[in-house]
Amino acid sequence: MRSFLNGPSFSVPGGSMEEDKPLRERYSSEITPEDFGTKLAVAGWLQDVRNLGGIAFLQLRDRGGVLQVTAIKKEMGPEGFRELVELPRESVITVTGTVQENNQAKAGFEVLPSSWELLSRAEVPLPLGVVDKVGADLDTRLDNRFLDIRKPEVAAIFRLRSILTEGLRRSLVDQGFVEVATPKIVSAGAEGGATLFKLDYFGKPAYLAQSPQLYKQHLMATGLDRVFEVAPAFRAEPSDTSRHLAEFTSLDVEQAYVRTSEDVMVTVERMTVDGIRYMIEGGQELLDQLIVRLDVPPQPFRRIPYDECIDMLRGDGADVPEDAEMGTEHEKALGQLVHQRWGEDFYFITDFPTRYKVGTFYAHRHEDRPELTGYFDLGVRGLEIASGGKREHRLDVVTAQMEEGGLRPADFEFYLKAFRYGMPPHGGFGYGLERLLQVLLGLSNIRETVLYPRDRQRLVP
RNA sequence: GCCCCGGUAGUGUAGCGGCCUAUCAUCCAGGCCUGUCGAGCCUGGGACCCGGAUUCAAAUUCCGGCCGGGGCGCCA
Repeated sequence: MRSFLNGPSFSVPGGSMEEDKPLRERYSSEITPEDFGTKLAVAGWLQDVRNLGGIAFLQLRDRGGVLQVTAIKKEMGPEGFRELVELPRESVITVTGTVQENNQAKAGFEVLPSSWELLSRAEVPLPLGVVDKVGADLDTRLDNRFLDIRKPEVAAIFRLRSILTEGLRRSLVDQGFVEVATPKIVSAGAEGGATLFKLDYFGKPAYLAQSPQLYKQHLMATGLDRVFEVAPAFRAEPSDTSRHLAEFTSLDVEQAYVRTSEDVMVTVERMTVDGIRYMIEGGQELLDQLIVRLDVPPQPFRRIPYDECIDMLRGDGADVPEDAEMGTEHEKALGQLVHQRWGEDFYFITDFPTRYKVGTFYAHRHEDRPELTGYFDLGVRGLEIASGGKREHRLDVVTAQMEEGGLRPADFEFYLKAFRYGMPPHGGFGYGLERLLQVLLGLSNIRETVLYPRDRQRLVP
């Protein structure tokens, strides 16, 4: 099969006689025995040179892997040989040469160069070695992210992220959801202003959206009925942990005509399972590369009411105070308990007590037990991935709950207006894409899942 | 915002009052080698975050700042 990259080559202004030659005719991974004996152009980063004197082995890395270019001094002449093997590591070159079968080369073949061209010389020393035999701190890696991502095992994370996102998206589309885009520059936050980034909007105060909450509910009054969005959310929380970001990707879903939160959980469950299955099927090699073994989680996910979670923890000897919400330590312990008891990693914590959801004015409370909401969290091995539930669609009740939470309904007029002229019962959830990827790949820091993470200190790159 | 720990060559580290002209690896430079693939061997190069204080003496102790790591709170 020919590479999709085969096509007219670009001519470089002021280029040489070779300007009509393609820079690359094959990725390293595309070369097959059919190519043996033919002359081809390959290109990439020169990741290492093993110069033995009369012969030198050059490791050329491209997106598909690494191939070996074998330079022989007697055939190239001492000057040409010297020029090629003394190039700094990570320089970009194109090499045209004969592909030759050779079992002594790792890939089973090598390229004997007949001509080559330096496309970009790398400076020395590298601020971060790509194939060095020593590690580097995450901070150093992030400062030099473009080099970091040259490492196949780092690139694998972002390829898997792409596949996972596509899988989640496909599942939602299959379930009849419409992808939407809501504004990220907003006049009010979903739950007060403490965690909002403030900015100047043509002289008016505005904020970066911490959540599309108000807008996706707004859309429930439009007849689109089922919407979702994959977009950045901004939180000015001064959080310094391995699972928080100031800018993260929120997968938000909202659906109309739900009876209970159970209807929403079904959507979460299906989307999660579909997304993971898609990633496993499409990304098996990448997962192997990261030494990650993943199975599609069994359905249904266990539903455990909040109060039962507390009982489980106490039964296990944990000290959970009567009037305090579960902390991180308890969430982690719960994840372990669920795993020990049932061998399951995905579970819903359901029916959150109303007293912990006072700020969540849009949460629907059980008619018969107003001290409980229908709200749930999706927990995965102790990490909170998503939360949501049935919303309150009655104007008078939403307004009352808003006031109860210390918010002024007048500040949310655009939102409340949509409740006045026919608002169906609805529900939805917010889902942390990076959190899911983090727990699936077993990454110790959420920053690993973001190309250019934003946290309390980091604004560059 | 709170608590704990840290900042030593490009990278990752050892050293934690005088044995420091600062360890090791990687890296870089030069040399040898026609089958390397964690290449090998020889020679050389490169660093104590910033400011102040204590002391005969500070990489090492103290104070302040900046930066980083972990945890908590909060959350996705």
